[in-house]
Amino acid sequence: MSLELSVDRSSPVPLYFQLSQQLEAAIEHGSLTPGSLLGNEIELAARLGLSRPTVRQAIQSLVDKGLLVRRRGVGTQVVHSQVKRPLELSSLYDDLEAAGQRPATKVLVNTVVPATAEVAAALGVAEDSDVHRVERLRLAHGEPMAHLCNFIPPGLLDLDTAQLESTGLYRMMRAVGITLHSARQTIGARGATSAEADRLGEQEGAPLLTMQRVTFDDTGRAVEYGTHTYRPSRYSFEFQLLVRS
Amino acid sequence: MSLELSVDRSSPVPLYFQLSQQLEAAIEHGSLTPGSLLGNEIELAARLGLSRPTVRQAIQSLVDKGLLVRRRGVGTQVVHSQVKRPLELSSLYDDLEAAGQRPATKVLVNTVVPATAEVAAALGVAEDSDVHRVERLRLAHGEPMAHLCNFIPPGLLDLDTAQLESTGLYRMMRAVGITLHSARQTIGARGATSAEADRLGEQEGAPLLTMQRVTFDDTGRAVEYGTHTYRPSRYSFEFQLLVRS
DNA sequence: GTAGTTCGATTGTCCGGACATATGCATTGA
DNA sequence: TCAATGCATATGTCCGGACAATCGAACTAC
Repeated sequence: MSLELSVDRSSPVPLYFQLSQQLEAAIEHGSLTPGSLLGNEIELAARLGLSRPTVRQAIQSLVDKGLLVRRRGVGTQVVHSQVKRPLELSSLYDDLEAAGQRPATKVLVNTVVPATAEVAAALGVAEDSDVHRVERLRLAHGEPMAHLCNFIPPGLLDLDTAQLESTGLYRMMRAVGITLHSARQTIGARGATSAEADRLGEQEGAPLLTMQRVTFDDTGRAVEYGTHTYRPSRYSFEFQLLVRS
Repeated sequence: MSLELSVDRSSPVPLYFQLSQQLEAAIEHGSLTPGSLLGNEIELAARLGLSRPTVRQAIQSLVDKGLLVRRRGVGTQVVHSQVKRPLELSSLYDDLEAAGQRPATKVLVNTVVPATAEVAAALGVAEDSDVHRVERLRLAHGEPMAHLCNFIPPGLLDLDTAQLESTGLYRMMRAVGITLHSARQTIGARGATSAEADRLGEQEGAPLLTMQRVTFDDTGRAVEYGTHTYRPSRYSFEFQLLVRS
């Protein structure tokens, strides 16, 4: 096999990261076929001129991603799963763009309102304190796909309407240095009310997919609370869950 | 603060794991309050008579779980998120039991059938090869909640009908040594067909929540493919997603 | 007073080694 | 023939140390 691996010690990117990226690329590319052994850590370390802990750190990161499996006494092998994409905190905008749908957004509401009890509880702010309220209609190919209603704590973001129409909320957050960390989601379904049906071009009572989400950044602070409704004929949630032992 | 920490070197459970569990318990219990610093690693290691790598391994596992945040030059602090439960590959049976609902199951179908193209693709077996087909109705408080249709590759499991009615599919898998690893899910919604409406006690056209799932074990082998429909008034999906950088 | 600098504190990365433990296979014994 | 034993192999755990990178605050200079 051999598999050309090398690290650049003069690079500022960590050695274990260089290695894990090369291994991941090899798996993605097919140089490392599913089920194949990876060769033992000691020898791999020797071949690359690295220490075993460094090699282990690289391998461990791929194990966490679900690409590799280690078995004591056996070795490390590539998992032969059909799906390789890791789970992600998905953004509707990115999802659509990745599917080549060229999403469009229409901002319906962009104001500051006092927080209701529900919003205050979700965002962890005082009731009746000011929060941003943004309501958007997301379209693909001119057809409405989803209605998005979001609440954002004040001071985090400059909620420019033009920017909201040209990109997604998550991207705007990342752009100002907020690193998203986790989200608590609830997905359900119900029949459309007359107002919802009107907005999305469906009939009253038609099945709608609903999602509520609170998103947290890496300090545990809630940065967004949203209530979304989707047309199930146009969108469904697709994701991969990894079991955490 | 001090926070009584100790490790038992004679125990077979790894030191880093003992430490991480104690820290997690302290966070859960409230001894470590959100936002509080954890004290530097060096001193913590010295106090416990451990090496720094061991302490770091314990801390890292909690960072991965989303309970702690490390910042260079600052320290490690407890994330002050409202929600602490990690994401999990949820089993409907366990979900219901955790909610104190005492789930009941009625097995409608339990046979072996040739795999359709769809099933074969999901499970990674040959088309028309034998697979188990299990159809179940899950009830809570005597009311139907969901209709579960599952396909399982042959030879994995002894699909005893009585056992299927008294516990969940995931538990049966774990019981025979299968370690679940990840799952690919699709969640959507649609109107109930007349047969579905009949089964679940809804009206035709009523909104239903649908889920399709392929579950993989730690070797990447598909162990189950399921198509489920839920009554949205009785059940919704609730879970936490962690962003993987 | 304000901006830039220095410095201490803390985590990030990396090394080299040691011993424990589980696995699979070959060998041995009944 | 088949089961028990032993051994090589590989990962799991743990140690102690070294230096780098980053953050925040105190300090200094203008």
